[in-house]
Amino acid sequence: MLAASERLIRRQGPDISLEAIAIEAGVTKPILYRGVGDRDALVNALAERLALRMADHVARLTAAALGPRDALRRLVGGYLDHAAGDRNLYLFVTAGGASEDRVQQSLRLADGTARAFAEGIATYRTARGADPQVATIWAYALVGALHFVTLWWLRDQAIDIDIAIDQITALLWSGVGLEE
Amino acid sequence: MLAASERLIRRQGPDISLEAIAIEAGVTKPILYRGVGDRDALVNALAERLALRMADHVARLTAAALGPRDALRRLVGGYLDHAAGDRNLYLFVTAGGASEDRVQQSLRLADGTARAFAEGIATYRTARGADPQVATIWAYALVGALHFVTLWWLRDQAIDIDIAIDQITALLWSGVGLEE
DNA sequence: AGACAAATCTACTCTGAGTAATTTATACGC
DNA sequence: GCGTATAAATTACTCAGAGTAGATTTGTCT
Repeated sequence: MLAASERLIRRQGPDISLEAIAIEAGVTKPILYRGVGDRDALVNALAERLALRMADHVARLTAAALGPRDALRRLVGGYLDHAAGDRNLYLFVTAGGASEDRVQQSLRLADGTARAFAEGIATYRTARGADPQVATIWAYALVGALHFVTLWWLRDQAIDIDIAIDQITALLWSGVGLEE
Repeated sequence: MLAASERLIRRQGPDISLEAIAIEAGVTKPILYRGVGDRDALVNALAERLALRMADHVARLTAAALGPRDALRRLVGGYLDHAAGDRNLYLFVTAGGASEDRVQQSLRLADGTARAFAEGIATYRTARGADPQVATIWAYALVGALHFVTLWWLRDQAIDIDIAIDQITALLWSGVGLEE
């Protein structure tokens, strides 16, 4: 069922009814509801799957990195790539309108990806004698930055994606500060 | 009407029907529709107002800053403060479920705030002989980071807000990099 | 085969967005 | 002052989609 949902969302876009998904899955609505729960539960389940795939994708890329800055660049590129490449599903899980809790709604995908990123940050900082306490909040900030840049790029495509990746990497690596 | 919308959203939370808003405004639904357009238009209008207020709030704070890093810290604090202080409205405009376009939906508030931030970044960089081209994309990244941290903090309240502000400021100012 | 249990499907309710059709108020000519 | 045309607002509707209750089928055990 989740696979069918993904298939249909990829094909038809993120505005999709549960009825349509049920049909695509070859079942009827009550079966779908019994299987995955309500709409929120579906979005959560798909968010979790997508987060896993993205984390995996990014992990594979960073494994071959030449150093931490290169790893960050690969992370940024991998995130943008994957999100843009699976645009409809990405929008479904990040902007999936539901009720539950508006906050939770926005953080569904972020929770998954941030957890993975936080680990990387903590490891990196611990290895260099820096305080790893900031890992979690930094991971959310990181994901937020990537998410908004992704949306902005998806909408405007104002600049070449490789340039965007370089610029965001520069920001995240060195910050906005030019002094001190 | 917009003022009535804000009043009701603040009181009742972000899950609100246009009918309820119309009643609060003392008019009937068609009048509301004629006045502000459909739901998307309402969210857009409120997003614009909120973006202005937030930009104003932040500008007022940064005007008294002791230097660029302090300005950044005031920006971060001002954003978190204002968003948390107007939580329901903030959630309404940032996670306001509608159709139009899922991307646009998520960037409504961001467009307003990012514009203001981009100006500040461009000015700062130009004054120091750095390329201001990155201003726009950095502004979106900045807003994204602030947004997600805000949501995360609103949900978990895992740490003291002043510590969160310090940690985010540190990230945005100096980046995650510890070498080079 | 017959009766009961479990799974499934059809058909429903309910809520809220958006709009059409009806009513009420206002302005103008006489 | 009265009748008519026009503008405005109100009521009452359609439509879509979420979620579910009740009818129906399918299977199983004796």
